[in-house]
Amino acid sequence: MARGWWLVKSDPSAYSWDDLERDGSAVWDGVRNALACRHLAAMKKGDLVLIYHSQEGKEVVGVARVTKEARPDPKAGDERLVVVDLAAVKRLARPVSLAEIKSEPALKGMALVRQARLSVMPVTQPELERILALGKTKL
DNA sequence: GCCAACGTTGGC
DNA sequence: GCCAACGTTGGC
Repeated sequence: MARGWWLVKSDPSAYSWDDLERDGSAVWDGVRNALACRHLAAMKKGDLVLIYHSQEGKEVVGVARVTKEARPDPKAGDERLVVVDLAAVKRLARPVSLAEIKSEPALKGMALVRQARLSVMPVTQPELERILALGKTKL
């Protein structure tokens, strides 16, 4: 069961929820920011991960699960750059937009709102559950 | 397309 | 070790 809850961003023109759903699971790579990498490294198998579309959409679109924990990116010669595997769990019945998150008192403290450029961040279980509720989705 | 925020790099 | 210059992200 999930003991950690996260949100990751992806620019859908590069890799979208549809792509993840089609592929079933994906190696989540390309994270360069040091803090974001530390968050990736802290993910545990079974943790739930909200997938957010940056640039186009600006909304949470689905939920994934960590299926393989962090290891060094085989394609990057840098030990600090890590990857995890994420598997699609469920598309939100209704995407939850950034504007909506900002307007929710319970959610506007999220790193998504406060640190716009961070691409991997922890969320609390209540925050994740609130987003699922707004997205009319039960796991 | 612009630009604010912020991380990184490199000269001193 | 400071900080200016530069690069990148991502919302608007």
